[in-house]
Amino acid sequence: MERPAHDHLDALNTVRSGMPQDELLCDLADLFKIFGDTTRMKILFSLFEAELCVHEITALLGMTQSAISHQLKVLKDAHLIDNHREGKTMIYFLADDHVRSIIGQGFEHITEEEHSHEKDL
Amino acid sequence: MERPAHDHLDALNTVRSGMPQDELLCDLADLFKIFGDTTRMKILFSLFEAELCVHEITALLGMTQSAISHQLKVLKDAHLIDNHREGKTMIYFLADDHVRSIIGQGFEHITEEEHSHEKDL
DNA sequence: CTTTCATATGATTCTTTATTCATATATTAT
DNA sequence: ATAATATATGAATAAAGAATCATATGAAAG
Repeated sequence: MERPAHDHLDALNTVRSGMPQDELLCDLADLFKIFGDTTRMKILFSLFEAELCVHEITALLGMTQSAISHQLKVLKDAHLIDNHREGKTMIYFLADDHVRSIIGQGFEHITEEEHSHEKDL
Repeated sequence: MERPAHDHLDALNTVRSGMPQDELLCDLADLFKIFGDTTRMKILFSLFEAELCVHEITALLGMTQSAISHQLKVLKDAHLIDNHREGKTMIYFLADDHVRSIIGQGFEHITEEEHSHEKDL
């Protein structure tokens, strides 16, 4: 029995050496998971333009205040946004410019449709 | 009743103008959703290093062949990977270098812990 | 053409997660 | 202290998604 055209052992060793730790991969997936929701994506895009209070975001997205607050918490726990109080209202803002660049990269992938494939889900 | 320190109408108008279409936001979230899973993240990292067949990926990740095939389908439907047949085996490879840069950005956010916050989920 | 090897896929199960509802907390004004 | 406003949160519900199991397809060897 001859060696297959595609040498398994070689490939596997090459790959294993470049693979990050499990925990890091998990953290990375958890980070992207946060961008993987339309509501949160809208909130982030909103905060690209201005600092906003909960009521404003609620109005912008046309959702319940509770839903927004829950998602704001998710985003804050992930350190993607932060907030400060101003009287009775809570002002939320982007915590980090990584957010812009991460979303920017995704945006490029979506828009630069070199393949012109119409999202065939 | 005076204007609040935080002018709502102004902010809302600024934001609305910069907000992409709903469908685009949805596509963007859908893209990130795909990166938001440890198994898929591992598959992508594997393919960073080499083209691999299903059996190899299965061995690398220590999961069932079925689970891997299902996730490969998800990745392929999103045009993040592609494949070609080689005899009986299917070789998978990255479809696009955007994948590297998107993951790269996320990686930076995770590793550059300027905040030194230990993932307090 | 039957068997074997490699991969794909449909259906089901189990888990995760987004939203809602009701209620709690916090700040300011009366 | 009470009321009003702004936001947060716990519990429940519903929907999405990942892994499993059994089975199907597809290529090649005998």
